[in-house]
Amino acid sequence: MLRTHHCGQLRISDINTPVVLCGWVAKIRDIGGMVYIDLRDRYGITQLLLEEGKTDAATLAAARKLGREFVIKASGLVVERISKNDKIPTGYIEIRISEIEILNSAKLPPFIIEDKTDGGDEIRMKYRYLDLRRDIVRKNLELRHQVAKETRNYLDGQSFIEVETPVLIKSTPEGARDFVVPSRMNPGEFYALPQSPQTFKQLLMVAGFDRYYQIVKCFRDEDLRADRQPEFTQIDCEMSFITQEDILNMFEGLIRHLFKTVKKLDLPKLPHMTYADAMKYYGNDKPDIRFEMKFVEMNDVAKGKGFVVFDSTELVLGICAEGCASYTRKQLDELTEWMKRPQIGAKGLIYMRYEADGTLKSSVDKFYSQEDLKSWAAKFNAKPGDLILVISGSANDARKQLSELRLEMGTRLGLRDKDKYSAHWVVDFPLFEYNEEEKRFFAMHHPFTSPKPEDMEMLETNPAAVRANAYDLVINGVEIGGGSIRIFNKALQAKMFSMLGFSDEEAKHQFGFIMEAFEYGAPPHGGLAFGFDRLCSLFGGSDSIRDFIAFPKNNAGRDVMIDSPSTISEKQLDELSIAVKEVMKK
RNA sequence: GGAGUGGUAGUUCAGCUGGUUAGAAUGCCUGCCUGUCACGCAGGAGGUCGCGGGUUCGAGUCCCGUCCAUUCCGCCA
Repeated sequence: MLRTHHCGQLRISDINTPVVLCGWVAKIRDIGGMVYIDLRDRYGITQLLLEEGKTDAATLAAARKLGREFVIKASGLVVERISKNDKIPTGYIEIRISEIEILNSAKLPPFIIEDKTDGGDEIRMKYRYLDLRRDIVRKNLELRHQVAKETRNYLDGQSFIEVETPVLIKSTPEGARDFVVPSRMNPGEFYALPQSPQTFKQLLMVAGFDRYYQIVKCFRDEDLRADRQPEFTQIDCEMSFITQEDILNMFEGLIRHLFKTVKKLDLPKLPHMTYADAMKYYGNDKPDIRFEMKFVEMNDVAKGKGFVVFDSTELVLGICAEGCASYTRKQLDELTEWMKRPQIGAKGLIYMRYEADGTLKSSVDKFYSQEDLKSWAAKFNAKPGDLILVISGSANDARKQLSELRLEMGTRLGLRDKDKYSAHWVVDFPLFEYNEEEKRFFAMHHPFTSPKPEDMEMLETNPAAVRANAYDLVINGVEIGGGSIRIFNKALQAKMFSMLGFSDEEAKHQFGFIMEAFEYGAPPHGGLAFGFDRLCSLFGGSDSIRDFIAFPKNNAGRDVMIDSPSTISEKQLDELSIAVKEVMKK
């Protein structure tokens, strides 16, 4: 070992110990007769001291020539500081240096490697290995490590075993686009990278591994967001001989364990909300219930008064923003414009102020009497000082738009505190989702999800109404995970594929292996997967999962550090029997 | 595929209705400084205003195109 201690270790009790430290020069403060060096490693910062008259002149001269981020080995004696620093754990001591060895010099870094950096995202991503030297970035990865470790602790304690599943698998057209890998040995054929280990974990259930998990990379070739990366990590789990309640309890246990060990928080029992209620009251299948502000349907009080916008529409829907009657006309206009942005696409926004003096003022006073508006207020149990915001349109549009407004008002009113957590299950998702473009049903979750037994009879007659044994875990308006009780019967699985528009042949080509496995004694099973990156970012109080991934990709799917993806040589292409379209060649 | 925002010194940014030699902070370099820890003080270097075209007597500024970054919509079983 080159060093005797690390840079976060030494305390006042170590005084007079000879030590050797290694690390990076974070900063040099040369105040004339004395030179202070902040030496940094993963564990912290220790101050090195060199003093004219006391330190060997050659060593002092060498120290003055050090630059930022030089890698050095420093030998000396631990001494008590005369001026102490309460801000860092090593602030009561310093190392009186007798010798400095430069292990490596360093170019001046393009941004300052401190908590308060001057570097923007772009340059920090390009030099991510420098960014990772920063305390706050490194701490995010330490948090990630801790979440992974506690996940394994909990699941191991529940007799789960971690099994690795293959990364080179088979492309399936359902769901997200696959990343595809050409096979040299099988010209013209391709592997796909897994969007999830779904079929493999089900096969593990058939194999009798009744409690499986895996912290596993998954891949989806879709457009990215702050919370979506092309490769991401899931905590993937599956159990046999269980009911939906068993699954929810087991993994509620995991989440509570993680909150307890990582955040030191006791999470209350997670409420269950049906998908139907989530849509009805929040317009959203992953509602943020840190605050109420539930939707109220207003058709009965808003229609039939001559206001043609409301009269001619499917749904009039409102929320009540408590204490917002003081919003000025300007603020309301601004809010209306916000709703009209193309991302939301509302046609307009109607408001009603419940003034402090009890009068009701709306933007549609022409059509509604005080008496009418009172009936509005009554619907919301509104009090003087409240503001009611109303949207109308098709049921789908109105819910979606008002959901955005609800979140925005929640943010503006400070009701979405990052340190407050509200977790719940959303259950009873629909089995199918109708796609207008393709004029057919798609599986809302995935094609292995089982229908609710009591809805089974509607499978033929009214597929849209069939509910699934599917569930999502939502925390603070973020979908953290989801899963389902699976189909384990070949006939039903075949039926599902046919409902989804697969011919028998297509189903066999793509999923024949799992259908066959179901004929060899498949146990009842189900499971779920958590978005590990999202969980970490939630614990870390960030909206972006990139902060919690060591080497993330940008929003175009590029790694700007290694500059990938990149072209490959003609030779490689030849070996893979691949021709790149002429127009794409550079 | 669509919409918004941004691109000016190593870095983070300012730069008005187009008008001398494009600024600040920080970082860097030099000198001074024996208790600093956002050290201080004095001085200095540092710019293809993303790229291409256009309008104009004149473009960092206006217009068109393009590239890059970022956020959102679509998409993401």
